[in-house]
Amino acid sequence: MTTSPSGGSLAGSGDAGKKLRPARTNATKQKLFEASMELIGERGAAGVTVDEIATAAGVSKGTVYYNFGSKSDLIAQLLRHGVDILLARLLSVRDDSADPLAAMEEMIGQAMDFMAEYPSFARLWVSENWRTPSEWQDTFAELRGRLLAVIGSAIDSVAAVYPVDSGVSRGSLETAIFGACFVVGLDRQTYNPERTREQSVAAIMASMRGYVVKQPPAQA
Amino acid sequence: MTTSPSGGSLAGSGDAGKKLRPARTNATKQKLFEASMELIGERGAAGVTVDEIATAAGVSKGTVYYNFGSKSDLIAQLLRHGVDILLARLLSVRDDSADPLAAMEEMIGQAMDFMAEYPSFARLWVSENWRTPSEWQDTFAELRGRLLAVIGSAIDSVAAVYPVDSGVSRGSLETAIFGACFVVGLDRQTYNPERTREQSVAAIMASMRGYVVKQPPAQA
DNA sequence: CTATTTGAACTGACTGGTCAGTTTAGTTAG
DNA sequence: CTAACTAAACTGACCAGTCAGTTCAAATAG
Repeated sequence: MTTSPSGGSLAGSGDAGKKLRPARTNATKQKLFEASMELIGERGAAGVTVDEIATAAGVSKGTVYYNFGSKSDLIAQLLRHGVDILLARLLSVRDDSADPLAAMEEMIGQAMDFMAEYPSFARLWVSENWRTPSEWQDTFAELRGRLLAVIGSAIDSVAAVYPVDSGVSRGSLETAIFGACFVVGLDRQTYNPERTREQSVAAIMASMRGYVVKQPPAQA
Repeated sequence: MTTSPSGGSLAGSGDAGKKLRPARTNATKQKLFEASMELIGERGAAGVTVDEIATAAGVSKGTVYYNFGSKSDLIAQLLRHGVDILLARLLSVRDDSADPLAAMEEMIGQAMDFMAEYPSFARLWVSENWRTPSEWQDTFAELRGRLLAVIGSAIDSVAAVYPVDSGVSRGSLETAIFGACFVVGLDRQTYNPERTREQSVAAIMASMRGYVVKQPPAQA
């Protein structure tokens, strides 16, 4: 029985100076994350073998099981890792001043950048997110909640400043925007590479602009 | 050597009177469609075995290979079958008179109903749609095009009557709405069953209402 | 009306191969 | 010394696709 670390993601949080303890860098985990993100994004979690992942990461199969307890764990940690990155980007948008609509637009832009940079993560997410009895059900529920909370609070900021359409529930709007980010980002990657970042952001922002009220829509 | 049919979907097109020729009904194919839609929607194409599909359909494994040439073919035909149903519903919305925005809203409502009725198809779609070298790449491209065309023409109808935001490209908007339909529908099924059809439609329609212009968006 | 034939539809055991996960003995580097 | 990692062999399960054989309803023959 190998004494594996198998723990959380590659935090390396409070280990500044010492240089030795945290077992070198987490370069191996990082490489495994990158390799599996790529492969799993392309062919799905079930379509990729542990051997392939190990080879792609330039590492032996045993190392995968040393660093992660199982294929399933690897994927769960991969999901957390990706969401951590996305969350960091979304939270980098400082709401403090200015127009909350502009903040929203910047957040969507950050999301589009993320999708462009980590399309494989986006594919993994949409591939596995809605499976009903899934090994990662709880992981997804938690991560989804964390992401939606950020979007939700951005929507709240808008609703606090602008008059909004009360017929649109915040929850549904969150979901629609969140989902649109993934789908528009992926579609751009797969089917419409000529589409610009701005076009994509504008299309998603349309729902925010429709959320803030104008005069009642002109009874045709 | 069995002379297998393996052909297109369960058409039975022009064989009205004669009663005998078209080899009974296509009951078997239909049952296989239903069973595989369910299973594949839950666990993904790679996660389901042909044996399972056969058993769930109350049929032997050989029958699957008799009716379809391979697991891959089965899934390709399954995709076509589902899209045919969805397309039929979208096209059932008659555009002829009235407000194109109302037509749009009804189309989105139809899409939500479809997602509620065939959540497994929706899961299959989002699971496999954006995989890069996929066996069904061409199938997806074709079907996606057909669906987007319908949505696109509905958007055009709106743009023909209302003044719209020219900063939003039709293509991106199509994609955003199309994607939002799937994602909102699936999310409702998986995470928010309490959400009503109307809430979901309203959230998606927000993007259309943001697409038609009001006074230029209030330079904050 | 009965007997025989045909062939499409279907069956399920079997094959060849794959894969997750384990184990072990050894290597490297801090 | 020890944590991290390697390389390779192995197990036990699982699975896509095949194929020789069965069933039965309709067509044909007598």
